[in-house]
Amino acid sequence: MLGYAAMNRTLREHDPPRRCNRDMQKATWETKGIEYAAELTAQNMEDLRTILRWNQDHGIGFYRCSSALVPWNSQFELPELPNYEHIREVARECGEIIRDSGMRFSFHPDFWCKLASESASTVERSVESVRHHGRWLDLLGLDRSPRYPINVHIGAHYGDKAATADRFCDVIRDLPPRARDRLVVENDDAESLWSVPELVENVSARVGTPVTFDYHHHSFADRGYTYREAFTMAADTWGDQRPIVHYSEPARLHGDHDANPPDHADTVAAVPAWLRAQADVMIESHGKEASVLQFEPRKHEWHTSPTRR
DNA sequence: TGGCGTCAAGGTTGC
DNA sequence: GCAACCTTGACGCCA
Repeated sequence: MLGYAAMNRTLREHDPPRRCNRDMQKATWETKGIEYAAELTAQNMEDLRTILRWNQDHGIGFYRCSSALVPWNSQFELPELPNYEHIREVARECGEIIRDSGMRFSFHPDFWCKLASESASTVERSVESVRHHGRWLDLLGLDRSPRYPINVHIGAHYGDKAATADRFCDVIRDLPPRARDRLVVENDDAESLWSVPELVENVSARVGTPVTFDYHHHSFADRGYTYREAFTMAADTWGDQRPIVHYSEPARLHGDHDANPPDHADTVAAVPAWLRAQADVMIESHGKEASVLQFEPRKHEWHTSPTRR
């Protein structure tokens, strides 16, 4: 299965635009508050339903949803939303589409999420973030398993990797099941940070958290392992779940010589067959759904109106 | 309405 | 010790 992240450019350019990442800045949150958050959440959830149906109609079986699905959710609990019942009903329908079509569905909290931080308040905020992602997956009615993962990075070393791994594992052990049972950890994109073998040894082996193999990131910290070796190592941590991997190609390979090494290209030329055969592949490229469709023959044209309910 | 400066949050690295 | 950078789309002010 191949997938893409967050924005569907086809539906984003539709009139009206369909997207599930409506957000607001701090000043707006302070003036408009939870009423506006409720409005945005309802629109996001309704458009998520449209995006999932579009994916289903186009044979795309893997989707990563934006973390802006519920804007400012750190400041309130879902049932406090005045339109909670409506949101819950639409979320239930979204979950139904995902389950009925056998789709993979994931979240990827952004780089502010630092579960191994040395600062108690940062850890607290980060834990709250993964808890909320877990609540959203519960609302969708999806299993508490890495079939529907919440994908994080450790993303730092704090000058002491052993102590960082200890803190990370301690935090994971204390997470509620809705977050812990879905958490997966991905290799970082810097030489000094966390490679696949380090995550397998220091995290998976101790707390059972599966490791997401990011193909492009592996080139920054390969630790002497080939892509295939690192993939196999990560895949073995997924138990009875099919592993998820992230695949992208560096912009420099695609002729953008000014790009930084970690920058993603607009598209990907090819996904290695051995990778596709053994894992569900999240393609990370600016081309979004178009990068997937070039490899997946369309099952249906999008004749039906994207506004259908 | 279009253009563009700015955006809640952390951490690393280079100077 | 401080500034730049990471990554990125989109918010929202302003002309």
